[in-house]
Amino acid sequence: MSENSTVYKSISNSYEEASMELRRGPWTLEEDNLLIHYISCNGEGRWNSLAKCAGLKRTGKSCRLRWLNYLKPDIKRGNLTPQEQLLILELHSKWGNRWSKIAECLPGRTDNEIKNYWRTRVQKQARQLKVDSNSNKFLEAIQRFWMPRLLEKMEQNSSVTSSPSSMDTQNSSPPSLVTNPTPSMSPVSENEQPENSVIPSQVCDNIADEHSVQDDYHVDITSYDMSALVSEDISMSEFQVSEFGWFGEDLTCTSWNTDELWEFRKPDQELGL
DNA sequence: AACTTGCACAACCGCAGATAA
DNA sequence: CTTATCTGCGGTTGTGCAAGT
Repeated sequence: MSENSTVYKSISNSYEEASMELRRGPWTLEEDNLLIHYISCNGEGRWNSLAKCAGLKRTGKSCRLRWLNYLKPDIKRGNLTPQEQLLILELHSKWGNRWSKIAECLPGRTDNEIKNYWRTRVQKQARQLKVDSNSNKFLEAIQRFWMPRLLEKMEQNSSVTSSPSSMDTQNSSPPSLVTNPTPSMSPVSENEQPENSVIPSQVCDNIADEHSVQDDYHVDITSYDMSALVSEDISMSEFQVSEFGWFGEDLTCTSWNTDELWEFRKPDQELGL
């Protein structure tokens, strides 16, 4: 990428504005280094003065965004794992487009990344299904088709990561997603943790370790018969996420098992899925 | 090989709330 | 109390790349 072609000055017709010469567009390696070095010495915050003191011809906003979304050391790169996707789907159903709040529950993931994921992957599915991504119908499709597939992939991954060739040497046992939940270890704060969440806390624990797996985690639900959703004699009240979690039952107790999970796949199977 | 299209993601913009003066 | 500035959030846009034609 040519710097000259991508970094451009803001439109400026006056000498005064030209003298400010604020840079926009993609960050250069040099700018990144300046920002990293300055923050490592002085800490983050006070972004406007930081931008000036660091010698960056950027707005404070731009510096903050660059740091939080890209340069911060604990930022996780790579595909979202099924666990993370599952968590996003649930939390979005609960909190809506509160990306920063959702991001708090996914260590190392930024609100921007989650927002992008939602727009590019989730909304794409909704478009292809010709339903509104905020509709109950789409929510139900996620619950009944998408999430079981993600859980399936999680199970596959857990068997892969437990193999001798696994990179996961810290935890030699399979990520016990369903057998030994440890609620107290959930990264979600006590105050913020979704009530009756069906997402096992162990899943949350494993999220931080899963990003080494760069497999194809995309799940496509558009091949499923959406008409089944409207014809099914299943009340939406069964799926009131805010009340009973994803699978329509009271999961106040976070101790859940595989059988319970797949029990809710039966309607799909009856539909010939 | 050239062109088009769609996707993924980085970055920007506008707004609102918080804080300082 | 009022005003100005800063900060954070969510929505949107721009760009590079890959796949398809």
